[in-house]
Amino acid sequence: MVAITLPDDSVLSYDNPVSGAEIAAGIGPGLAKAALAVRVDGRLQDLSTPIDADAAVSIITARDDDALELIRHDAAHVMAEAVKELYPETQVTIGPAIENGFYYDFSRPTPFTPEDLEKIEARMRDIVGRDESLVREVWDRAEAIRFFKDQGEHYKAQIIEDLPDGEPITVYRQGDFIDLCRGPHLPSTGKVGTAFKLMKLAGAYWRGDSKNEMLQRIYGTAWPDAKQLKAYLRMLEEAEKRDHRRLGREMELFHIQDIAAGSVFWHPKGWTLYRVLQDYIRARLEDAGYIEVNTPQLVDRSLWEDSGHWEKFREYMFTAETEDRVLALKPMNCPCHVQIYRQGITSYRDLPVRMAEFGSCLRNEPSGALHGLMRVRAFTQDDAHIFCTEDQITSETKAFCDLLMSIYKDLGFEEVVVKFADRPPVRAGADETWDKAETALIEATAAAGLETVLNPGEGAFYGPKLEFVLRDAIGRDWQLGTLQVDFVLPERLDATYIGEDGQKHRPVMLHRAILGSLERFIGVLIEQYAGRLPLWLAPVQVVVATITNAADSYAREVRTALAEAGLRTEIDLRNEKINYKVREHSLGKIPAMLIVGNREAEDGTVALRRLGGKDQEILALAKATARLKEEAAGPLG
RNA sequence: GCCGGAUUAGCUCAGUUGGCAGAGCGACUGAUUUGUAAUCAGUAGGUCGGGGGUUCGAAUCCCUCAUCCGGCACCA
Repeated sequence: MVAITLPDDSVLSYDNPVSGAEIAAGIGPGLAKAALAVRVDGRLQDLSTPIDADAAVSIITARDDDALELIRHDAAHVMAEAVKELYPETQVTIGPAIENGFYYDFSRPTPFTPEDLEKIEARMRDIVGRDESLVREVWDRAEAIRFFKDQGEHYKAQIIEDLPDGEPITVYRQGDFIDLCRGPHLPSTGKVGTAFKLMKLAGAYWRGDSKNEMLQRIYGTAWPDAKQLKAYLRMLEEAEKRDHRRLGREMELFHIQDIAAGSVFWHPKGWTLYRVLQDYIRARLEDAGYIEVNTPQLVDRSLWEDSGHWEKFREYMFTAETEDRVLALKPMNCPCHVQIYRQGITSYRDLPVRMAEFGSCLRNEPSGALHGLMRVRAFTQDDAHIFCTEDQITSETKAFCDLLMSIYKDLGFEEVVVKFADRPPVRAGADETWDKAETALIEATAAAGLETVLNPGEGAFYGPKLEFVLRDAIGRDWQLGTLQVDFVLPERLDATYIGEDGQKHRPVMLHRAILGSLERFIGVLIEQYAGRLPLWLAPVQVVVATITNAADSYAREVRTALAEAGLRTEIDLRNEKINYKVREHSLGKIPAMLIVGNREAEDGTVALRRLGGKDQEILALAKATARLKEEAAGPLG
């Protein structure tokens, strides 16, 4: 007797083990046709797998979120089958569902070409049309290894060899294609549907390790229906328009060129944005009890040897030589901050010391990592190091989280992912120290009301860290803020304080940044706003534009009034139609335009037009100026 | 760094089999004095990413380097 409880709490009883397909058929022919998989006591499984014990069962159809992952995973398998049919010499490796789609990694001596992708996609459509059944089989481990080796599928054989003992070896048959897979899968290839598209070719290391062979990865996207596929493709097109590299050019903010790969040429408008942001952060830090310092960029290698960076990051440091010394361009500020801390003697009464610097750092990033403003070789961190006692870690961390979230909110970011990266396999310091540091971080984030996602084993070698992650226009995540607990550097560079007991003690260092790098943050900021920065951040806040040259002198008066109110302005007196000027400044993402013609000049008014707005508003000059000034004040008032 | 693709005017891009290097936008000049997302006309603008090779002849074919794009790896 098997009792199956359905989501509506009704119970069906069967004399023998029953499959999901049979349950669906029992409920109705419509459901039998729509069924894709079943969830049994919370676990997703194939329709065909018999259920031999009492269970809560729900039938998954295309409408369920679970279906999407199945469709994508199956699309990956269909792609593998297509590749094997077209290029039998190819070895298949792994092919999971991912956000928005799927990929499959292949090993093949000759590279795939974009034309191959078209052929593969066409063959995938054939396979979907064939509607091959996906049949699950449990195999004997040794037999499975032998089978895949005979097939020349050495990667698959290796995967099986590395599976833990006792793990059942399941394979899925679809047509003549047999793939090792944990499942579950859809009942047949036809259920994948036709709303998929192969997107791009990429290299990817076997098992994610750069010491291994590089495989060829094909990425695809798949959706339940054509409408959703189309919407996704349209979203990608829109995202492209928000790309900070494109907007940076269109808005005349910055450029990057070959002669200085990985460094930014900031143009006047971009540099204005940079300074506004920096001034804002400076004010917030001052308010939060930080002191600001500035430290050398060229520092003798001995300091980096003492700090441990020379050993670990030597190849990513730029060096310079003078006479008989080797200097490094600083890749980070912390060792220098310790030098300032060490001047004189610090009492426990002085702690915490919150030492901030807009530190210009240089790192020789691998060429393939460079990406617009997001990943550069020369950047400025809004860095600070908090020297404190162990007891102060929790309160300092909480205060930092509060400050960071408040700043992100001011800058327009409400959705922040906070990752907690705990101890890595190779690390410095005793386990008890790590226990203490990790606990302190978790308690502090909870106290700050933040939820964290565990990022296992990804902490720095000297301590656990919090990573504050924002997402760019195309859905890529970028780590911006960070907080890292460090027990090691104070030891290595001999930082001390005198405790209540009159004895020397080691302070703890909290490495922390909010924006991360000014460069990267501005990149994310541009994409977040699609270039339409709020008034207080916009490099040019108002453009005064004339309708005819007869209004020129009045326009100059208007501009002067705005400038006296502290607004960043430009004036457009060109002999062009107002349509032309409006279009051009709109494309330049200028938040406000004051348009003046003969009427305004006579009345002492201005026509205020907001970026993207359809209407204009006629206001007395003084009123318009006062209003814009108020709006431009920003979060600091 | 690795895999794949790309590099032609300031920008976006076309350029057939190896046979005179093109368009649109922008810039400049002139006309126009204009009422809320492109006024008209004209002019200028090129080491076809750099270097090497094959060829009577190379933007086009080969080699090499650089940079960029998409991933992967890395990210103190």
